[in-house]
Amino acid sequence: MSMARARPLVLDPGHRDDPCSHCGARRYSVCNAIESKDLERLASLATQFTVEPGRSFIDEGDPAEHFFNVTAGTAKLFKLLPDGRRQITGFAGTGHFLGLAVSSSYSFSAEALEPMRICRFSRPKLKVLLDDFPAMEKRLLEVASNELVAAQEQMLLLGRKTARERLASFLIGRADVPTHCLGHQAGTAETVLLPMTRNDIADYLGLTIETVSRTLTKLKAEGLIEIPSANTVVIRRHAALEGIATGETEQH
Amino acid sequence: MSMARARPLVLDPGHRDDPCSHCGARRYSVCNAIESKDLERLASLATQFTVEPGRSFIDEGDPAEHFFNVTAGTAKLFKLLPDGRRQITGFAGTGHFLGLAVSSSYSFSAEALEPMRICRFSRPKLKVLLDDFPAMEKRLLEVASNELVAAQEQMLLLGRKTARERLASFLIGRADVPTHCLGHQAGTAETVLLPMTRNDIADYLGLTIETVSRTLTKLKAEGLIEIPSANTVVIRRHAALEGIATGETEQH
DNA sequence: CGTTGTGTTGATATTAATCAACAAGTGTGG
DNA sequence: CCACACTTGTTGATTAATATCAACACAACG
Repeated sequence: MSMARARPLVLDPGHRDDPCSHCGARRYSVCNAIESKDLERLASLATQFTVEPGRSFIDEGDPAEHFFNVTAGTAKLFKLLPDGRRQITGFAGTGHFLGLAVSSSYSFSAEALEPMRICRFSRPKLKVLLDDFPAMEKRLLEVASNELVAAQEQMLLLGRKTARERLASFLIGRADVPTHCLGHQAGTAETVLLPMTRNDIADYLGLTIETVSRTLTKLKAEGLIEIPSANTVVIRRHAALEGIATGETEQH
Repeated sequence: MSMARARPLVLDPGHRDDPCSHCGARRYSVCNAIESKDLERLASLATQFTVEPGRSFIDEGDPAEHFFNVTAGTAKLFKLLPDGRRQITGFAGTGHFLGLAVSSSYSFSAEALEPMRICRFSRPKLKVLLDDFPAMEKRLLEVASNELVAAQEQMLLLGRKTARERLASFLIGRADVPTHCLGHQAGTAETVLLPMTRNDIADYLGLTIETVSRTLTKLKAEGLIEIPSANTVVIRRHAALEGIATGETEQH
């Protein structure tokens, strides 16, 4: 049930022609089809800035004036209810695009989990950009399509999976993330580093922090995972955990 | 919290130059920017077919060979877990695009709720189409962006709203649908016709049929809605219902 | 050191699920 | 036309999963 993953796209005016040491992808390029001579132009339209952990750079309801591309670090994306209930709709790492929506105001908030570097375009400039680089538009459509698939998978999780299945899905999903593209360092595919708190995990999975904690403890007691530190999980029995995640395994 | 709604786009080879009597939108046109002379070409790439209620025309896991555009009727889109648990991720009405994803297989299933007319392109032909009509690609990006916003709103509902809030959100959302674009006839903005069963509503809202039934009964008892027939709901106090839907109103 | 934020664990409450019965509507065939 | 099965929806009684309330452990930090 793993989904196709988009190659990360990075707009990073500060690191032109500095290819990623892991996957060889050339930073600064939105799309392979864009000629390097055009990158100059691309950079001239963008502004880069940094965000400290805990700082938000998009606020739900604010006028949607910019379009963002994450260059480094990770952010949590969330929506709030008036009484403070929160749903984290996703985590945006390197290469992630934010603020595509047609609406005149942002429909979610974004807050940095780690120090971030972000590339920003004003909406009008994005429009110019897309008109000039149809290949970029093609790529954005691909990206949006993939995000839609992920969103539907998350709806299945939130609407129909048990707490146990949600945690298993979360860990499997995190383990599958190509770690060389994340802002933080992760070990093997079996070692999952969690830059977010239990509270964030709970709000992402539609649970409480207590249920997250208890469920992780139980998975550990069953020998499926290890928890060497609060923000590190080692997957011991990947297949078994995946079976739980996909609902193939009956509940205990 | 109502979102921007995309103008319906209809690819309907059988009804060229037959504008929608309500909103004036010209059928057969994917995008206003496409010249009518191009429509001929567009139609030549598409195949049209019908689907009876209860029949599925997309099956999760099957090779994703086609791209669809709903011309008439409504479908439910859903994902299944191995033990039969189901999550309906949305309902696709007239103008809706299906099967955009990059993946080689469909990530969801689609089944007709009402008699449907559907326009179909093979993937390679869609590619040709998008290369020839960049305006269509632009439109698809808009559509996908809007769907992503809707998906995030649904995540908030599934992860953090109470049964009462979910039903209120569902009814308000249905009432706001531009009924002149749906395949079925709806009365005023306050009269909501539900082409789906209680089971479908439950699977869409992450609840059981019993909870859906009980919650609707309670809303009726409180004078917020009327239920003249099982698939008709009249909204009596729209503002109050909306207050519940958005979480502004405290629970009873 | 105290303070604060984060995470764990236990006891209890609550929401919604499950199990169960029945009512109403629909279609079929005799 | 009616008996029948079958589907859909409602309502009630009980259970179960997760939330809530509460206490405490631990680490980071001034």
